[in-house]
Amino acid sequence: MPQVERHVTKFNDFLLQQGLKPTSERTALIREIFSTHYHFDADELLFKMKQNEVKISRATVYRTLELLVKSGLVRRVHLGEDHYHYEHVSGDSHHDHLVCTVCGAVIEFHDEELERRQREICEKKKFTPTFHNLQILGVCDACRRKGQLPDAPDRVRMIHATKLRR
Amino acid sequence: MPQVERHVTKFNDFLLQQGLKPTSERTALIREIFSTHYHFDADELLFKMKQNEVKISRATVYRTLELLVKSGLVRRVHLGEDHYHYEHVSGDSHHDHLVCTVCGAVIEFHDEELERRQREICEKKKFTPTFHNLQILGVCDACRRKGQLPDAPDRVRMIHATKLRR
DNA sequence: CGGCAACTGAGACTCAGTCTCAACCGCAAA
DNA sequence: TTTGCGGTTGAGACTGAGTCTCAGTTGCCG
Ligand SMILES: [Mn+2]
Ligand SMILES: [Mn+2]
Ligand SMILES: [Zn+2]
Ligand SMILES: [Zn+2]
Repeated sequence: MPQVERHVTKFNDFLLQQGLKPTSERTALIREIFSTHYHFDADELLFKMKQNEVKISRATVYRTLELLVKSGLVRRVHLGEDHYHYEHVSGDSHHDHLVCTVCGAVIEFHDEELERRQREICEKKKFTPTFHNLQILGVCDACRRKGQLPDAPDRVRMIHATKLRR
Repeated sequence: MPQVERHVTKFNDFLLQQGLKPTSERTALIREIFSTHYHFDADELLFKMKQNEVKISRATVYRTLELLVKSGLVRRVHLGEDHYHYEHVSGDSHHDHLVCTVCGAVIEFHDEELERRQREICEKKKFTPTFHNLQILGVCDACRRKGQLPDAPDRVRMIHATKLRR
């Protein structure tokens, strides 16, 4: 998929324009991110890189993620867990998330009625919104069919790909 | 306000019924929580206790908060920061939060239309919701009037009462 | 060639939260 | 009254995610 390369190019442009350098580590990271993941966390990414070939330090992973966010190619999101996740920024815009607490699946949605209603609420409260953050936790269709039960709602623990701890 | 004592009693009942003990530490904590705070975090509470008279360890604060959550008197919530907050559970039920990223004010709201729309979305996606989590970040009326600008939306840092670091 | 700015990995550090452990009640049976 | 025994506590070790520092590396430009 040449999509990946388009992202590499866009990131390189961003870097150059900032006086920064398109290093092999940065390129490897963005390639990994845009060829596979969609919602992922830093540790997952670090693990994937280790799996591949490339040895990249935690520091560089975090530093590159920060750059990717600044460049607008990637967004940092909360998914109801106690660490951050990241997602691709597709041309389309804001969306919220349904998160399955059994299998970890993430379903995106954008609903204009919901957005509109939020704006109304803010107006009523004389509140100037800049940003919002909605996760609906529950059980996805597949897991429900299998009769899986969700975890306790206030102690959600999502299932991730196995990770290599430091 | 005898409200506080009603909560103390309810918590004691819960403890006894669980074979646990209404110790002075636990009572002091619940008194502090229900006489002052509404949304607060563990560190804030620890600090307040220090300010008062009582010396209570961090471990006990966290342990007691867990018990309070189990007892149903207190709820653990996300407010868009990277640590938990807690709030009183008033007889009324679920609500969401507007959080001012300038002054840290928290405005609660419950909107049935919003809730209904979320249920509709889940239905459409064949998703069984158990819980959701919505924070709208922005600037409250007071701060807007003062012309305060919000922080970058993805790096929110709320203002808290000064805290005594460990 | 030398300088210089950006870059990197290792690992120290932070912060919130959890866990362990030894000392400490307070009550009830012996 | 002594002993035993759960439950409780504080100190501090530990964890996990994330940040920061620093010394060594790289690549470019004069
Ligand atoms: Mn998403
Ligand atoms: Mn609230
Ligand atoms: Zn699922
Ligand atoms: Zn405000």
